[in-house]
Amino acid sequence: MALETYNQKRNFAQTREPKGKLEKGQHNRFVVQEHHASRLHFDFRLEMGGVLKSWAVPKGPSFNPQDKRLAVMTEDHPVQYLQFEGHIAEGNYGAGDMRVWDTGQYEVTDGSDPVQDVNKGRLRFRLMGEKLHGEWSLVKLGRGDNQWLLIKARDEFADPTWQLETVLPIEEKYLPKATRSKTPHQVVTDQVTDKTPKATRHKSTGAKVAGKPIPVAKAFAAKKLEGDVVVKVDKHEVTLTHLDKIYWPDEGYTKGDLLKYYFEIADTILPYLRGRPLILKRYPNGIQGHSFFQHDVEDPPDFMETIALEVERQPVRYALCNNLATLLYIVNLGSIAQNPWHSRVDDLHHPNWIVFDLDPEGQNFSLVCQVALAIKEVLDGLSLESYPKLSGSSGLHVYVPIKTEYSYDEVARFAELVAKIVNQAQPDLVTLERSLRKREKGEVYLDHLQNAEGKTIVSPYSVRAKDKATVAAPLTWQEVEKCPRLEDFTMANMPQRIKKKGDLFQPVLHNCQTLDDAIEQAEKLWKEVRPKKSKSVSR
DNA sequence: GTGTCAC
DNA sequence: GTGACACAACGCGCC
DNA sequence: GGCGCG
Repeated sequence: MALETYNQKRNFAQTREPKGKLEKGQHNRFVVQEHHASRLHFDFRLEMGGVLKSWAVPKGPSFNPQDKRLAVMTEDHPVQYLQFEGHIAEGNYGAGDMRVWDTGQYEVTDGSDPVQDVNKGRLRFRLMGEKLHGEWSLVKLGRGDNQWLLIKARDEFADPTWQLETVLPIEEKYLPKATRSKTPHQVVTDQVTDKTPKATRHKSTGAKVAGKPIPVAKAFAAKKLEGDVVVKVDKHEVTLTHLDKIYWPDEGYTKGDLLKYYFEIADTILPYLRGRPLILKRYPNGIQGHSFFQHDVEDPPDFMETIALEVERQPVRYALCNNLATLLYIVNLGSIAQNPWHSRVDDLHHPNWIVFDLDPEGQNFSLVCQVALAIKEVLDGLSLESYPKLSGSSGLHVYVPIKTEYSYDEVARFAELVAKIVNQAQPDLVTLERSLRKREKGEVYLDHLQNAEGKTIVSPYSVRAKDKATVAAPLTWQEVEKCPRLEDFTMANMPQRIKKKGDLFQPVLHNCQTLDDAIEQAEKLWKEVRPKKSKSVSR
C-alpha cells in the first residue's frame, strides 16, 4: 500500500531498482544517496514502518546549523533501496547515476514513534553514519504539502565550515554556463545547486528591502500610509513596517496613523522622554492583540541610545528615547504609549517629578476630578505648583515637578504624607487602600506608591491602547474643574490642541521646586489633623 | 524537486 | 521537449 | 514585530 506510488513510477523490466514490498522488521537505518538525475540532488531516507521515508534534498545535508536545506518529500521507497547503487536507464523515472553517499543507523531523539512524528511534520533524530553524525531535524513547512527543511541541530558535530563532497564527479551539465569547462570538482558549491540569480542571493531573510529611504516629512505627507517604508531621519534610516495594519479596529486607525501622530508631536513629547529609561509595552497587532512588556532591547539600532542597568545581577539594556528616529522605531515595534522613569540617566536615583495617580476604579470620573482638586488644594497649601493630566485610560495624574536632588525614598515618604492628608480631608472620596476588596464604593484610589525607582508612568502626549485612541492629555486646572471627558482628547485632535494651547506641561520640566519647606509643613500639618488612633489603642 | 514560460 | 529561470523560510515561543 | 530555534 505504502509503496504503490513507488511501483507505479517504475518499469521493473528496465530498471534494476528493487521491487517495492513492505518489510516486517524495524531496523532504524538511514541512507543518503547521491542522485545524478535531471538535477543533481541527494535522497535522504529513514527506515520506518517497513519502508524508507524519503526526501529529495537538492543541496544535500549540511553540518552548518544555519543552513536550512529544502527537503521535498517523495514517495516511500522499499527498505531494499538502502543498498541500491547503479545507473537508471534513460527514459526511466530518476534516470541517471545513483550512489550511496552515506548510510548508518538513526534513532529518534525523544524516543517517540518516528512514523507519528512524520505525520506531525516534526522529526528530531540522531544520525550515526559514516559521514553524518549528531542531532538533526526535519520540519514540515506550511505551504505545499511535501516541503520540509533539513536542519543540523546545534551540538558538538555542528560545523559551519563543513563542505559537502560528492562521491562521483559533477557532470558539466549541472554547472552554470559561466563556470563550465573549469574542472568540475567534487565540492558542491552554491553555483551547482543554487539557481537563484546573484542579485537576489544573500539578502538575509530578516532584512527585507523596503525600497530607498524617503525623507521622513515627505513620507508622512503621503495621502495613504501603507506597506513598508524606509524613512530618512537626520542621518538615520528607520524602517517602518505594516503601515496599514489596523491598530484600533473600531476607529479604523492604523499603525501608520499612530506613527504620523508621533511624528507630528515629536517635538512636544520628546522632552518628557529624553534620558529616561523606558519600559516598552508592545502591541504588535494593535490594541486588541497580544501585548507584552520589554525591558531589554535586544540589538538596538545605531541611533538608539540605551542604558545598561543591573537587574537581578543581569545587565538589562533599557531604551532611551532621545531622538525622533528612536521614537518612530519603538512605535513601529508596537509601543503605543511611552512609559518613562521618573528620573533621568544623568541622575538615576533622584526623580524630577512626584506623581499622584488617581484611579477611579469604576467610579464616576467627576469624583476623580474632585479628588485631584483636593490634592491641588493641599499642595497649594504647601506652596507647591502641581499639574494635572488625563491618564488617557481611566484616571488622572497630578505631577509635582521637583529639583533633581531628593531620593526616591524621600519623595515616596512625602507623597504618602500628602496622600494621607488628602485622605484625611476627604475621607469619603479617597481611599489609600491598595486591595480592591477593601475599597469602599464611591472612593477614588489615590496611588502614591508609583513614586519608586524603576517604576514608570505613561508620558504626557502618549496615545493609549484604548478605544478612541485616547491620549494622556495635560490639562489646565480650570479644565479639571469642569470635569472633562477623556474620550475628547485623542490622537485625532491632540496635534490641533497643542497648536492652539501649546504644551501645558512645560513647567513640569522647568519648575524645579524645592521640597524642604513642604516636607516640614506637611509633617506639621499631619500632626495636627491625623486621627488620634494610637491613643485609643493604648488605652 | 516542481512549475512555468519562451522558443 | 528542453533549457532557463523562479521558487524553495514554516510556526512557535520569547521579549 | 522580529529574532532565534527546530
